[in-house]
Amino acid sequence: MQAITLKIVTPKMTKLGRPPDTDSAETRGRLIDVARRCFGDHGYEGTTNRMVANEAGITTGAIYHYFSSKLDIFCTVEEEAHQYVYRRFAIALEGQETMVGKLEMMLETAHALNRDDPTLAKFLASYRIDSQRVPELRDGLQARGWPIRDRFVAELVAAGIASGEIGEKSGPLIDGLMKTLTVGLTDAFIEDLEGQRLAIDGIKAVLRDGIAFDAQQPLG
Amino acid sequence: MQAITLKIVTPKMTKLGRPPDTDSAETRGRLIDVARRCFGDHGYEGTTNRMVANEAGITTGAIYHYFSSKLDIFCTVEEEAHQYVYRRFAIALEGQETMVGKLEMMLETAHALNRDDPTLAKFLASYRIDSQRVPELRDGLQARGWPIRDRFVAELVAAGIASGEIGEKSGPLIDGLMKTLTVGLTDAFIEDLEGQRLAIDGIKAVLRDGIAFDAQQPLG
Amino acid sequence: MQAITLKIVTPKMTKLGRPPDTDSAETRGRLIDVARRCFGDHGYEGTTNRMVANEAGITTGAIYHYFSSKLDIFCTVEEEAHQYVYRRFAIALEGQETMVGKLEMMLETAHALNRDDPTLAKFLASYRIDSQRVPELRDGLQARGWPIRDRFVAELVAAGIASGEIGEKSGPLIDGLMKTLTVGLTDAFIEDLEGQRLAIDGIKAVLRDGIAFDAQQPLG
Amino acid sequence: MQAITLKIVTPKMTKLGRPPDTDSAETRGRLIDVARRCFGDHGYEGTTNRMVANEAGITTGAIYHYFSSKLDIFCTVEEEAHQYVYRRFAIALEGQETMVGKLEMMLETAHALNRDDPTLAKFLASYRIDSQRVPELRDGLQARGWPIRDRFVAELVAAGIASGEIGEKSGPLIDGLMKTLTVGLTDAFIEDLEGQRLAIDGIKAVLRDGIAFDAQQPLG
DNA sequence: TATGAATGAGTGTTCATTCAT
DNA sequence: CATGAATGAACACTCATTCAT
Repeated sequence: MQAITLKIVTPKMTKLGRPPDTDSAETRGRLIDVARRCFGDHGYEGTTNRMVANEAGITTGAIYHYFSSKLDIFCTVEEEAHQYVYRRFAIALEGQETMVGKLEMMLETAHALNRDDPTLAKFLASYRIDSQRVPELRDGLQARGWPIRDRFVAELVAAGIASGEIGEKSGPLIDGLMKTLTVGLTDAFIEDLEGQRLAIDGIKAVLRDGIAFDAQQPLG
Repeated sequence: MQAITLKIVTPKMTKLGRPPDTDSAETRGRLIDVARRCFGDHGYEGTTNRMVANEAGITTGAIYHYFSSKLDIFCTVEEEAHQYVYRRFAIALEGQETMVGKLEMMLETAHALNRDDPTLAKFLASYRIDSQRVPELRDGLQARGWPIRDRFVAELVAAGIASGEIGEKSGPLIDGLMKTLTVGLTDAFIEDLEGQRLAIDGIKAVLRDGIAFDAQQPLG
Repeated sequence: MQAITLKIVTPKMTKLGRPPDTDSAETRGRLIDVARRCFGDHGYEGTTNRMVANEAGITTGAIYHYFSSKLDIFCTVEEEAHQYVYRRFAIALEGQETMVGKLEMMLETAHALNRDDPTLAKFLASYRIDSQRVPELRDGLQARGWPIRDRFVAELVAAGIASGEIGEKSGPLIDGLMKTLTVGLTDAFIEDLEGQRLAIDGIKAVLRDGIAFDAQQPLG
Repeated sequence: MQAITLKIVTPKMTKLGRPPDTDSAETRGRLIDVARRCFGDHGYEGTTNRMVANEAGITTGAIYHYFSSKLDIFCTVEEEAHQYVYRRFAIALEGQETMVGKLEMMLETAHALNRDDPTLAKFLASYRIDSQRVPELRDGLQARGWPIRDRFVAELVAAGIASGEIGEKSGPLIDGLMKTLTVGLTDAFIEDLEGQRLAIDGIKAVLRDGIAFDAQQPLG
């Protein structure tokens, strides 16, 4: 997709030694930010080039200076979003050895991401839907397989088995549970940070002691 | 320089007027079924009248014999879907007194629904996204509130508190957990029945004994 | 989902075929009346078969039992309307010998027609526009030439010349004046019976004595 | 039985993107001119965007670069037309003090307008009908009242009473007469400049001396 | 006679994209 | 770099008309 975009390096003589396209980069960045929000709010099809252009303060034609197509914008946003999320998760899980530790860090990281930039979580939720729905995206993104968090989930389950926290046979069950939790936490609490906070606390408690963590009577 | 394309135009043999042995109710039902699948697969905006019409074996104009607009089709599908799901949940939870019992029935019912008609779950997932995304739907469906399952979740938490299965203060936490699970189970396993099966089993185990249900070593 | 939906075949109570005690001629007449009003109110293109059918209490399909096409309805309405108007004018002018007498009867007849059935005047105004505008009507009605009143105007002018009320050379001028008056009285006072009454009185006075019929000072 | 039609599809050689040497204002102006003629000839509903676009040498989509809707085109045309007519009438009546003077100038101005640009008169006649007929226009043009000429008619009658040319009580009668004449002259002589000329001469004569201005015998 | 299911051509409108400037 | 005039294919929807029942 990027293959065709030729970067013609016009030797700007005005600013010596400075990157010639500082403004350009800023515009491009703004475009990406706006696009992330739009895609998150209205989906791929519901987002129009004009919408993005207007909110970024340029015209639709100018978009094609930075991206080769609407699809290209989407892919770029997705690329950046997933890389950012990946780094955050990687850093967060770095020091954790136990499965439970990793897991809790994962949930907290998801929440922190959501707090830092809600548009990101909203985009990712949108992305999961649209990458299956929209033909263009199905074709254009198929390779990328499935998002980052799946990788972490797998890593996490492996750690649990290795450390004896869970039995070997339970791997697939825990894997399913993790998927449910991570996706559920994203999709069920879009723009509801407080709800997400409570949910995470509930999940943590249950994971430790089962649902009756607080029971006044023994579980039937 | 003038490329000339020859198009073989086979004159359509379909006749005007009422086709023989058509059953109005049957056609309408087919339309709804097709629409549910289309909306689930491609979303509201990604679904075109032509798509639905073609798959139902009629023309776009004929749609308007049964529905006043695309929005009307969507609302009808939604109405039927939610009513059906509601009944299924209501029946399933009828005999259950304990929170855990209700909860497990809920998960199993969700799974059973998914098995019986995968298009239904897919539509409902689509619905949740589109009813927030698409302006038409935001306006046209104003605040049917959030679907049925939320009601059941609330009922369930109340039962848990009443029976002492959970402490009173834990209500909101459990509520959050439930939302996470129900939404997660729907969204994370679209068209993955087997995965959902495993996830449910994992959830059940964890709910009873915590994540270390199967641990060979005590939880760190 | 549809798997469970039981199709209760409620025996259709709607009666196909000929309903008892319908009078074909009566229906046809109602159709024409409704059509006249619709065409008058909304014009040829703005009037839909469904509109006419609904207001006449039948379905669009049934229309084609009485008329071969929308154009046919219009032509029928036009035919009847013009014939009716023609008869009224003919009767009214019968006894009048002088041009002025004929003229005044013409104006009064126009007014009387308007009072008796406002839809008629409205249709005729509509007709003049649409018969020039709408391609179908241009082609389908061309032969009919231009309405009745023109004929009377010509007759009237001839009478005036014959009786010496006006000079021979003034024929074309009077002809133009008459056209202006008759058309103006129709188009300028659609649904304004009172206004038309005043206008006619004004016209009559002016025709007798010039515009200064009531002057307190001699005309400059 | 299977007739096969061969269609020679000559690939369109028109290019995308901005055509060379286009002048935005010029195109917009052309669009308005074309639209005025179309609306005048075929009415609001009978005029299609495609018609206007084709005659203006662009595509239907391009129309929306200049106008937000078909209604917007119509309103723009109407606005311009009425303003132009208003100015012409205002200038023409400027120096006239007597009612008769004003009146004659009015008739002559109407005629001059018709000669200068017949499409204008035709549009205005169309406008009067359509603004009452077409729901869109009824709503979209709400009560611009009735056009300019009514204002002038009122002004004229007032002048006549003030100057003693007519009696005070005759005001409403003259008002009605004027309406009849102005509307009649427009509607009865669309595309018949010569007829209109004669009619105006007839009207002028009658206004001075009554219909028998030329009589060889006294009026009965 | 009348119904109502269905067609097919057409309408206004939107939108990603192109390209001269 | 950016604008904005323009395209062309698509879309939801309407409507006169047809015809089995």
